[in-house]
Amino acid sequence: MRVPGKFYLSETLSETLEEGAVRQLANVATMPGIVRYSLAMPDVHWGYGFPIGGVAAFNMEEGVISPGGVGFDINCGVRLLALPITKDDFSGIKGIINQLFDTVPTGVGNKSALRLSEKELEDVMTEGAGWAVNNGYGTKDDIIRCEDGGCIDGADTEHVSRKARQRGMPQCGTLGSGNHFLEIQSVDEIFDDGAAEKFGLVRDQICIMIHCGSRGLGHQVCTDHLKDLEAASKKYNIKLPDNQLACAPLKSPEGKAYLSAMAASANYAWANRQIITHLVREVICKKPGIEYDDIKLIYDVTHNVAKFEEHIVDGKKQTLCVHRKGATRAFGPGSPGLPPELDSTGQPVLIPGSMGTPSYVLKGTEKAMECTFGSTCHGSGRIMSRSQAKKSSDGSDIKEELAGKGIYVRATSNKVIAEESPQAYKSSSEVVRTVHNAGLSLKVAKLTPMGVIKG
DNA sequence: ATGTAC
Repeated sequence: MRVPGKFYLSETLSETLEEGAVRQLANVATMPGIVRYSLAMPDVHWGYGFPIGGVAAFNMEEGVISPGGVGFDINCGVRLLALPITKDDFSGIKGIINQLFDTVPTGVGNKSALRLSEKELEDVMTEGAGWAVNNGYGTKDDIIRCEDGGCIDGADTEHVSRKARQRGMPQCGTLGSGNHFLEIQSVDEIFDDGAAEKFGLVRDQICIMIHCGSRGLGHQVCTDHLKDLEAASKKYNIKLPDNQLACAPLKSPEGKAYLSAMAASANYAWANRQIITHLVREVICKKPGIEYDDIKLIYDVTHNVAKFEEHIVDGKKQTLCVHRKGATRAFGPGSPGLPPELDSTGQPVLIPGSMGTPSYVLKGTEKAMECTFGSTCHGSGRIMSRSQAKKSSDGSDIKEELAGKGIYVRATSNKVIAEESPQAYKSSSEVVRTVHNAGLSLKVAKLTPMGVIKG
């Protein structure tokens, strides 16, 4: 190991820590150019090469880029919309969830009503959420409330294969499957009145959370470039304890090729969440008294990406390539790139719960800038494999149990409900409590689910 | 996560 590994855990969460995830954190610490430490957030679990819930930063001189440090779902992320109504003025949750389910394409391999041409896909990959807004799928304000303005620099579509494009063309504006969801929630508790007001949240407000990523396109980009970077690791004589850590120097053509395709995929994911937002607005503004523009984007975060950022290392400002895989940026007050109105508050951090459990809004901190390259957790973290979860339930029992709590679940199959059982995940509240107590991000509001759409 | 397999 070139640097130490560091875990942020509570006593309860340390009991769920997998040996495989510890091993992976140690493996990452052996990689060239890694700076300070290999980090694990409290929702850490075993993943492909790097652990999910891991953060690793690499210097520009010897550092590397690794697809395993980003994940297969490039720019998997979360966005939160706020409606201009509270729980008291809101009824018919079942009907609205059903309408949303019929409007937002959901599930593995499902296709969008919007068919992008090859040229449009190029523009989506270059312009991100901005493409969607400029083509009528949103408002100018939406862009300001996206991390990086919903577009990462450096996208080069030359490095996105034909196969990846073909998978991506019919899928822009679709939700996907697995842990991805669309949820109607209410603001149940406010912990920080000042920050909540700045973000645009009030108690009992109705919100909609969207959790999804780059679908088949990002997955294909990851698959394609992993193969190239496995060869590059050998070419550049990088000794790795695990082939899944395939990487290339940041300065190498192979490394740059992946970075440019990763940026293109990230931009596609931002356009995807933006188009879904448009579909949601169209359904919701059928309700009397709600206009399209009244549905505000609170924020949009990515939790699977590598980015060039400036951080202080040994008292000096340095550009680093920060890999966040299942980890959320949590920039503190005064950090670059925040919307002007949130400069004094810090970045909104969105932490989705597992199905039927609360989600949280937090704010980024100075402590995160000092300790974790401005990063925090991303969610609940799986503790039971999909096959284990399917053995313990057929899904219908979970659906009923949640209905008993007043949560209406609509899914493409009972199988996905079984796989996504709350029991298969760590507690989002415990994960959030841990990052809050560590000061990596501070609680602003708690969101309780009312209706859930699952792919 | 994923045209759940190449």
